[in-house]
Amino acid sequence: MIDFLKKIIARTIADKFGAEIPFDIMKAPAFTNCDYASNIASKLSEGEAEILRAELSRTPYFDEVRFQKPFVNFRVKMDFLKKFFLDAISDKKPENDKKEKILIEFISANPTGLLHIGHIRGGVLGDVLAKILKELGWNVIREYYVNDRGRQIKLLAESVIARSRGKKPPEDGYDSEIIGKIADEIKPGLDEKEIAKLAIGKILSEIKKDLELAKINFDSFFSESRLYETKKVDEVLKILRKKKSVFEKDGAIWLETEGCDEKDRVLVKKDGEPTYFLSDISYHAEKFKRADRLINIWGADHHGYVGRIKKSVALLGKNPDKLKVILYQLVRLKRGKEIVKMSKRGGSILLARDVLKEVGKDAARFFLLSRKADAQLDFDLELAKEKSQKNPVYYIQYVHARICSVFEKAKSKNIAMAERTELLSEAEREILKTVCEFDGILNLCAREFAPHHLVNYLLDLSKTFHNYYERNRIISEDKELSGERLFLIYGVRKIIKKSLGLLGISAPEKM
RNA sequence: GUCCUCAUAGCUCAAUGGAUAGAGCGCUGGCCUCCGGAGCCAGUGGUGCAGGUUCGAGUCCUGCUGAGGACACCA
Repeated sequence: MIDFLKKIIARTIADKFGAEIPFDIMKAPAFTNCDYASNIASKLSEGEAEILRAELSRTPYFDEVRFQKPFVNFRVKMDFLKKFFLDAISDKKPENDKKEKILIEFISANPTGLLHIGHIRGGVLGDVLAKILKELGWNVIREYYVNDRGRQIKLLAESVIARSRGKKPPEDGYDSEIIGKIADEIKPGLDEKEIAKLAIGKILSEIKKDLELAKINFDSFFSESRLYETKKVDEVLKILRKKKSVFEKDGAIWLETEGCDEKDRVLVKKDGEPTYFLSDISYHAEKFKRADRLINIWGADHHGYVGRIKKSVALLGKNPDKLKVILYQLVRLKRGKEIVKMSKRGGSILLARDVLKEVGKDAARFFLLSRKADAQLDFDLELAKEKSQKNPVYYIQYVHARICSVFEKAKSKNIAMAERTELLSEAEREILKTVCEFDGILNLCAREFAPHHLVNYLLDLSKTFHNYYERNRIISEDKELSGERLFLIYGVRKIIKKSLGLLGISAPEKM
């Protein structure tokens, strides 16, 4: 809708003034009694604005075009609104004509322990972002990068061995229930490498169970060791060594990071071992082979890596702007006012699976998605569990169930939906408009990589609907009006269901 | 110390640089002979501080204050 208005105005300006003037379209505030507004008039003289107004009035789209100081306000014709409404609720998908392929990598937690709620935040962000991008016609790959080699894997194996002998884990090692389980399972005679492999396999399969609980989907799991098996790391190192920002010092190979990081970073240690950093660079090179644009979703504690990984991507001849890193802030678990400790040393760790089992995936996903990524998130277990008006998840799902129930009723009374909007009132017009915004919201989420806009939109739509529903009977003696109202709420239900689907939250017909 | 993110109602949070800053919770008072009261309506109450850019700033820039995080030849 907004895009369409933009086109009309841009064309009119080009015709009348022979110029291109940048401008925006936004929703008009209620007091204007209009639907949309443009700030174009702030860039025109009053005379020009009047010419524009008169010209737009002659088009068949508006009931009214009004010039109000720095804005031009529009009230669109009902017919026109209906056309966009039908468009918004149609099942047609945009053509898959986007040439660029997007690889979105998220969670990528080390296979040294189970997931906690923070991982799930990154997980649902990535999962939903991927779904939204797909919905908009992008070709998307969802990938989990598995760090299955290096120091922490050695520590993992050592921890398992220590546990199996009833000893304490090594310093910086791992000690948890799952380590104990693995220790119980290992047969004597296995060497450290075999134990590591066994442990990784076991933990990864447990992580996949967590992902299933949260309904987070991946297209592939990419293992770090594959980068070594395929010599990708050697290849990348060879390219990097030719660059003047790569140098040797103290027996190690370094990347000079002037301007993008606080100090230079080691690529190959003096003992000849590549660092995780070199692995990461190689992994990005590998990803760029399979996709044109990369999205990484990292915890905010990784923000320091952004600069250096972008610099290395550039050194490999790729455009660093094609790599988008989304950082999400940490999650704090609460039970009412009490903060639940998540620290590994604290002992009582609440795992992701515990949270998911306690509150259910619908509530968990909803709360994790409801805040923008770069804000810290308080996750209240008590509130998420509450099956009452306090809990916004149910508020939205209730709209869906209510509408389903109205359609049941309509069916029993033999009242059919009519694809018309002629008898609808101002309040109903507002609902039509809100439904028409859906596409714009999806695009906003994609553009800003921020699914929380969709959550807010749903809350807004739900509020509008409940308000309307309490004041109006959908099904009445007037069959014509009932038919049109059914059409209206049919659209609302469609958008709610589609949105909840994108968020990975169920849309029950009965609650 | 250096760097990153955040700061909006009593609480948890919204607001592509736009007009009179929105929800929920809490609190006060109303609404079910009715298509689902897991709902609705009314009232209550807010942009941390100081400058700057702009026709217009919660939003952008600088400084300050406060909270969290990052600063390994770990990943």
